[in-house]
Amino acid sequence: MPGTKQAASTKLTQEEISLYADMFAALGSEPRLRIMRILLSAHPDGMVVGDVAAELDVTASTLSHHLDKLKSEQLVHVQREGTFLRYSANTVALERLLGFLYAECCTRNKAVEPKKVVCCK
Amino acid sequence: MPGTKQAASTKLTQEEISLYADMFAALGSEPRLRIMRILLSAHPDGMVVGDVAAELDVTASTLSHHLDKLKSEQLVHVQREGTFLRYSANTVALERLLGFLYAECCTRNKAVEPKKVVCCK
DNA sequence: ACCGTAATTCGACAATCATCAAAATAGTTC
DNA sequence: GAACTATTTTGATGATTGTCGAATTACGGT
Repeated sequence: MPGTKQAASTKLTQEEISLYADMFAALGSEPRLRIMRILLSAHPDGMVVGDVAAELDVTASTLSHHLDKLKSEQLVHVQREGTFLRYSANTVALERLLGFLYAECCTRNKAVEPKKVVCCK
Repeated sequence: MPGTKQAASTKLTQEEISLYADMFAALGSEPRLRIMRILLSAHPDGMVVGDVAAELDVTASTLSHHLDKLKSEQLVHVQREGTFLRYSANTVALERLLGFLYAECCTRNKAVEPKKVVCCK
């Protein structure tokens, strides 16, 4: 059965590259990377903002800005639950990002051996 | 034989997280992501700065700053060759970064299916 | 020692980012 | 609809980033 994803031979447009760069940038700050890890460990349920805040030592407004950034790069989803907002990791976006990095390193060029990434006890 | 890499159960220290965040940040700008792609496609030989510049439409000094950033996050190596400087992708660092992201998404939490990243025509 | 080429470093500037406190919005409950 | 809680938005500020041109360093050849 054929894969549903981008073929390895597909050329990336400039906009796509720019999009991936923005996603990397979103992950490229310690608080935000931490937020993503927190949300991932709560996956697929996600967490409400207050509970994320409890693990992070930032003010509510700062956290909100970070969540907003992650949201605008599509790395997270939001969903209202009464007065709460529940954020969760967007696995589709993460899959794409991971697939991109994997392709760059392992497929398009054989720079990194797949084994070293995937396997290992 | 035991793997040489971090076991899946290893807990990441705060400094490690911060380190990965910095690496993501280094990839999180369009010119730099493009530079990495260029260097990867020239892997393992790498390229001298002038040849990188030829594909990028940025001034020499801007390029130099970007390369410096990539270098300080260990994503590239430099090596002098006469008057030229040859930059190349640091596969060890990329492997670690890719391994981290893979672990976060696929191993530590089963958020993303390995198949979707690795395989696929 | 001098010249030419490669690349970096310096100095400057605008733009973006991270953060906070305070005000505003959204929703629930009474 | 008033009070309460959860969260965002606004406004402000200092810090970092991206970029450029000019000056500088590094190296090789003559």
